[in-house]
Amino acid sequence: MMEQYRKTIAGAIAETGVIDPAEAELLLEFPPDASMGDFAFPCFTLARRLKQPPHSIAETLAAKLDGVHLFSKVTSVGPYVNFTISRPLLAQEVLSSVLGEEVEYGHSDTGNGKVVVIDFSSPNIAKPFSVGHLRSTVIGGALGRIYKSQGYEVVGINHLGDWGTQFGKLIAAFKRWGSREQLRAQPVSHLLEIYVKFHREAEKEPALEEEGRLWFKRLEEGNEDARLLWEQFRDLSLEEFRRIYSLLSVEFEHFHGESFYNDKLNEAIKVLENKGLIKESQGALVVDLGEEMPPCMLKKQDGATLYATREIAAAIYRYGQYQFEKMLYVVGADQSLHFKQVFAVLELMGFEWAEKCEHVPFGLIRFEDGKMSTRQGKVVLLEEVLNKAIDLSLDIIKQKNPGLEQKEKVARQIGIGAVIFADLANDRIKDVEFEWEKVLDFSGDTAPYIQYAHARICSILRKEQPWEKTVPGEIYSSPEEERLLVSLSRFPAAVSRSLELNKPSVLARYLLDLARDFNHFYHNCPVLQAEAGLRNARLLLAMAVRVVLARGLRLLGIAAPEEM
RNA sequence: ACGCCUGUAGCUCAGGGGACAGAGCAACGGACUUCUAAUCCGUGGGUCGGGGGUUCGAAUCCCUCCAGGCGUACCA
Repeated sequence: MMEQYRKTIAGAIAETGVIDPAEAELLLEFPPDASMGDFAFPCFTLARRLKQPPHSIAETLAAKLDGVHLFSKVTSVGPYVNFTISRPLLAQEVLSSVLGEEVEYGHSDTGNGKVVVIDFSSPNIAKPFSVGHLRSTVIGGALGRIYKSQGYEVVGINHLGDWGTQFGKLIAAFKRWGSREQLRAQPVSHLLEIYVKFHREAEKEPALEEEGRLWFKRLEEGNEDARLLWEQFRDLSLEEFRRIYSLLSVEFEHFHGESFYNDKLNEAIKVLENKGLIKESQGALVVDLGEEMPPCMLKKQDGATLYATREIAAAIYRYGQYQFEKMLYVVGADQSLHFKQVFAVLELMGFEWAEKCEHVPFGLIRFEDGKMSTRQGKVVLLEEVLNKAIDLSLDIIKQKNPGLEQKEKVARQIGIGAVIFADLANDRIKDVEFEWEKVLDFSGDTAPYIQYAHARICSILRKEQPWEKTVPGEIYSSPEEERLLVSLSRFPAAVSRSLELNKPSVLARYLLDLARDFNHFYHNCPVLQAEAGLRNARLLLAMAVRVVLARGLRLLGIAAPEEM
């Protein structure tokens, strides 16, 4: 919708003859202060080309464009031309697109049904689901919903870490110290316990490492003893993971872990051999990747495969299945080199689709005293974080809204929402330090802030129904109302930019701004107390905000309770 | 040693080459007989890590240095 305004401005400016509409549109920006207008055009580029001072160009343009019916005001301020969209028009368009029923506001069909594969979450079997895995899970989940909203077909794949040397170690550890009863009672924590013990003991007794590698070798060769243990570890872990995914309302199209590709590895290696890309180095099989990168290892000296081998086979399999337009790997930034190598190998193999693969990296979650480490048992369990957040929400509800029904359900929505949002709101590339106080702070820039604004709107709407649905364009006059209309109009852009950058944080920030705008409105513009016409207009505006907040939160995987 | 990422208010962070750099937390002072105070209003707080450069214009782009993080073939 805002496109129309941009195009009009760009077209008019292009009439100067020294700039084409597309370039003019690119130069368009937002004024620093809303009171200055909704769009701004800086005249520096034109000044250079026309060899005239920018302020006089701005004056000329403003004079020429003032009067175009779309705008209520076109003014020049120094070197800028500022455009203010006609308020009645803006109100009409924004409210009817948000509240209209033909197209969901913020959705589009630009994806045109093309497939986007998203590889995300991917926790390791037999290890606890820590807050570290939360990032991949919520970022991947949010991106999936955002892509779907833009008309893509999304295939979410949970590339479970269910294969590799670590399982040899785990089997070795279980053989030595494992207990069947404890495994049944507390599967993941028992496995973690012996895994930690293994690494502690291995420092004193290096032969243990060798034993672990041997067990993985046996596992890959189909040793039944190893296989049975592994299956048990896997099944018990999945049970725990599914519980967490349901709390987070994250869904996957496939749970194809690394082991899924076992029978596809040899074929991939054969293709590489046929192309003469594999060479032997110190008893291992590697693909040479030139000067910039270390070689990519496919088989160890003992013939066992590696992470990268399975990754390559997986990519080939997935392209065969989906002919994806794009494949995103939502995996920590510490694996950047790994993906560079994998993509480079795919390219060497001659797959033109290698360029459709993209690593979507994110920073680590760390403690004050350093990185999390499963091996050292230094982890915070996600379930513990979620439960604490839920408990705290419940306490706050009991204190602030004792009459609320379904307290537990709402507490879950708020607590979990807060945890998800805390992880989504900042640029994913940054490392985050895990601090309990921050995770459990529900004021300020948090999900509860947005949810609260939403609940307040619902509360108003509950008290006044029905009202006139006609959009009363003329009636909005306060800066708070104007601000809200403009903010609402920017929702589709926030969603598409989130997609473009693969950054849910863009949408998260937008929602904070919108909620803030609403709170300003709430405190300055009485709705139910206003005279009839204005009351209807404000109800309609509030309803539109409610729709956008709920829809935006939904895209992030966060619930929008009607009361809290 | 090399490569990638990060450095903005006391703390956590926003800032699509543009107009006086913005929020939240914390601190202090205000606003609940009025649509839910998980809110709002106000105050203080900045050599945008340092130094060069490109540009009419740089927190933003380039170079360099400093600090921190991560990575650098038989883990994932």
